[in-house]
Amino acid sequence: MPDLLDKIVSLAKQRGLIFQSSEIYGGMAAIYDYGPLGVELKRNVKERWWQAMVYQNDDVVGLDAAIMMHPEVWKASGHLDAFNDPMIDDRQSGHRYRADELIEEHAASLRSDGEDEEAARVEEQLAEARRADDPNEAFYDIIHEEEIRGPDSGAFDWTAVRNFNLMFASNYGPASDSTVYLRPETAQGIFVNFRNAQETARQHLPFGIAQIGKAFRNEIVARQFVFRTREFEQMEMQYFLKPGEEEDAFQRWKEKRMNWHVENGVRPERLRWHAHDQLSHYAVAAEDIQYQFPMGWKELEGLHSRTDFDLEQHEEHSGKKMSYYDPWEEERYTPYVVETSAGLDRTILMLLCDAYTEDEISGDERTVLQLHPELAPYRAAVFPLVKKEGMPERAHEIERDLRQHFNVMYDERGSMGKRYRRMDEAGTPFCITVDGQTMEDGTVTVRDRDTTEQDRVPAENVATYIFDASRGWTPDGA
RNA sequence: GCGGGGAUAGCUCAGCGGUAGAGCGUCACCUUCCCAAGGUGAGGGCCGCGGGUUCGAAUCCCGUUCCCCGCUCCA
Repeated sequence: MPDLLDKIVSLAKQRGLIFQSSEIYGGMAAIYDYGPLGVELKRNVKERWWQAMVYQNDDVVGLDAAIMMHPEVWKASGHLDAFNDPMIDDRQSGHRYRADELIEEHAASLRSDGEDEEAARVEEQLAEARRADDPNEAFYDIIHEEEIRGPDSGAFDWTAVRNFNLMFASNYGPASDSTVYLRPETAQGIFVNFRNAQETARQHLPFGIAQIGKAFRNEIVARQFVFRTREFEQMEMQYFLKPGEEEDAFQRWKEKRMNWHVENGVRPERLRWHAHDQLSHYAVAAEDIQYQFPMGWKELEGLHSRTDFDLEQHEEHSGKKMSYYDPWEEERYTPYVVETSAGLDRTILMLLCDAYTEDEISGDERTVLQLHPELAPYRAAVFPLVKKEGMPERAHEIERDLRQHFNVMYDERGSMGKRYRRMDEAGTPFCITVDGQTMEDGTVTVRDRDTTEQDRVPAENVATYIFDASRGWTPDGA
């Protein structure tokens, strides 16, 4: 099944869904652009998420925070410290160590062997290395001169020493006088706006803040098409609540989030929950929604019970009160947070994988994207059966009417069969054809993408017909 | 980042020292009253990029960028 991903990459390129970034210059690793069809799919996914999260929950409000934030935010969140260390890899074991700690441990073991002078010399070198212009090279030299071996493998097979900066840094201000970071997650924009949103939206706890936006991470390994990219988009919601109520909220959002994916037409048997074995420092519970991608079960969306860690951190670092006063209970507390965080690009990839189908109609193979009609880039296509007898004009009229409701493609080129196949590959669920009978009684044929069957419908009812047929669509046509 | 494989037309690929090919797709015209392969024609590639070897490089060598497969964290 690994070639399914190859097929999807080809189709995505050919049909204008997803292109490699800066392709004409040789491309940028792990960054992708969404083409004319891809942007429609992406917008539809975002729209459905916003509908489900913000409009259908009276206790959730939206937010659109900036990508650049005060650098102190990332100190408070832990991102700055946790991901800025000199690291070295042992090629034998594949394990990664902090280069400076490796040297410290080496010195300590020398000392415990009674070689105090040697230990002191190494420690002196380490101190010098830390002050060096290129500390990483200096660390590397020490490790080599001292022949420090891999603690797990006992091997002497090191990579170079490198700093792993998770965050992209940039310069803020025309004089480039201070460093800012492109956010590695959208969540912090929500946390720092907790009080603003809560008071202005006149929300009481529990309530949530939802946001869709870009985030950036210098991933060490970035691969598998748009699954793991360095610039990506998240759909996140942080739900603030009274400590003690997190378990209920966690369960409630678990159910809602899984349902959302199923309602998008994703096959339920290819979705599952996966609980984390190890929890992050900020979480007391963490479970992922995984999808069975061609390359295996992979994380799509994370649910985390984050306690009051983030708000407490921001209260400490900013000196501003981040707690909430409950007017009924007459008590003040720092809210706990339950987070739902979905990867938009991963959702797109999942939808493409789930929708990609090769089947046979009357002996001919076809490729079809069986996307949920409400997600498909084009909801409908309009064709004149032949390019004469007034059919193109009539078809254009219908096209104009339908464009008031959704994105529509008009096509009169090639044979009918070719037009249907083109639309199958784009995932267009409905193809409307103006034929001889249309000119007589005003009815058109509506051809179903999944079954290829046709219904004859009065032209003025086509929009309603499409709305009805779109609602409650399932991949099996049930 | 490490190891392995690859990069030739929009897509899938052939060519592997002697001046660039196929299928599909795209475009134009014709045909066609409904499921890609009816006709005619057209456009499209300094063979990823840079350097070297050679009389001559898509083809051999080196570097680099990008892609794919394994090893690891996350949305």
